[in-house]
Amino acid sequence: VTPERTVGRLTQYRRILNELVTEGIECIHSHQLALRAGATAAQVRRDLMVIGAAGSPKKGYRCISLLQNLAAFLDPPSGQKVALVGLGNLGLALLSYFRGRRPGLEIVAAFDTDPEKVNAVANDCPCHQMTELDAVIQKEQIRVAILAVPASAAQHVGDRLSLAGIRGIVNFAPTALHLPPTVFVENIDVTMSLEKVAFFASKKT
Amino acid sequence: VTPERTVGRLTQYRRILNELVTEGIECIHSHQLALRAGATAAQVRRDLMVIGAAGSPKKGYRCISLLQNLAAFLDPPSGQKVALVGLGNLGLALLSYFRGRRPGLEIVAAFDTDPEKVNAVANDCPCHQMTELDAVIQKEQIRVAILAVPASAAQHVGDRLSLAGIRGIVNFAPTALHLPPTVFVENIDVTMSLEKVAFFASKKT
DNA sequence: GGATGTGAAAGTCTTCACAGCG
DNA sequence: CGCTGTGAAGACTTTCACATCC
Repeated sequence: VTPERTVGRLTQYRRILNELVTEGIECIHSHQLALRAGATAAQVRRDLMVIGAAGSPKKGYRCISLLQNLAAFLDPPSGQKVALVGLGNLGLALLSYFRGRRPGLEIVAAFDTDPEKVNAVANDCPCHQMTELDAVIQKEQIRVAILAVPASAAQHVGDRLSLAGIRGIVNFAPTALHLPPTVFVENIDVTMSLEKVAFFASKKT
Repeated sequence: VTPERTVGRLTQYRRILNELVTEGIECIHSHQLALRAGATAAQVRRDLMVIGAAGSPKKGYRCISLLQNLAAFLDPPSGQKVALVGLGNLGLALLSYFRGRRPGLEIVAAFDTDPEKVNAVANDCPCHQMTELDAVIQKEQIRVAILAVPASAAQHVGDRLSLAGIRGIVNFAPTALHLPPTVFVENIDVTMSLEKVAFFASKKT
């Protein structure tokens, strides 16, 4: 029962802490972390509470032990494999974006209907045809999927992913997915975001 | 003082209503709209309240008049022009994704540092060099920008956009932007979303 | 009867404020 | 003294529930 927002911020903190460590910084105060993460100091402390991290009033939090706490909390014991469905412009961009970004959370299989893409290897990742979706996911024990297909296909593919054993989906298609509650869905709707920004931009002076 | 979440959902309703109209459907009930949008009926009705839409218990809401209400509420009188900064894989994918998607909200200018991309035209959109950023934005009266540059450059570019008169930014860089409150910022952090999904996926049975 | 419109309740998330400690 | 850890208050969102109307 960990709040969703908190989990999101914790991943941000981890990213920032990794930067800090490479910069050679050992300790950090909540308000410094907050500044970098775009949050408040109280928010940071409360978030860190849920992972049981301890800081000292004197020096703040030790970066390295915080990273250990975060990893223990966020990461499953063994790494997570990710499947990517849809190798259009967006899918390809995501593939290259995630390549080598986070060890332990890698895209290990891609799927597309286009025969030209199938059996090719893009960014070290093999592309299969859609008919193999279930087989590959089950053989590789993949639990997380990125859905980058047209809206018209999203529900159908989502159903298949769910049946194949997928437990979490990042959905880029601008459609609501109706899936059993055993699947966690995060929607990224870039059109919605752009329209939202356009709306609030027009309200600003 | 309209809630941010509501604005986001209103844009979804509009998308759905457009589909319905092309399907030839004239009226719709709140629970039907809710189903398509992945919300609840009460939520839909409350959202529609803020735009002053009226439905009848008999037939629900008339799609066409709802669309008119939505446009009157969401859209500024004249269209919004959008600038895209960063033509890497992601930037290019976004450019092709948005092409012709929404009249009145178009990407009219792109910017990149890569000399090979500058002065080219991708998807009907001219690419300028970064030095022209301020001039083009001011001449074209652009108010909204999409930031698709590496995290290391995001703050710098954000500052320039803000100074050039941009009032809303969709930020794809995994960094918090520190900008004056005259600029509305929406962050889309795909790494965060993927990690969030991986976390909750590993908690599901 | 079944849907809308909406005040009020419930829930969720963030911020405040302060005790306690180094 | 300034920062951490955290109960309590506050702000924001969603859901409930019901009067009202076709």
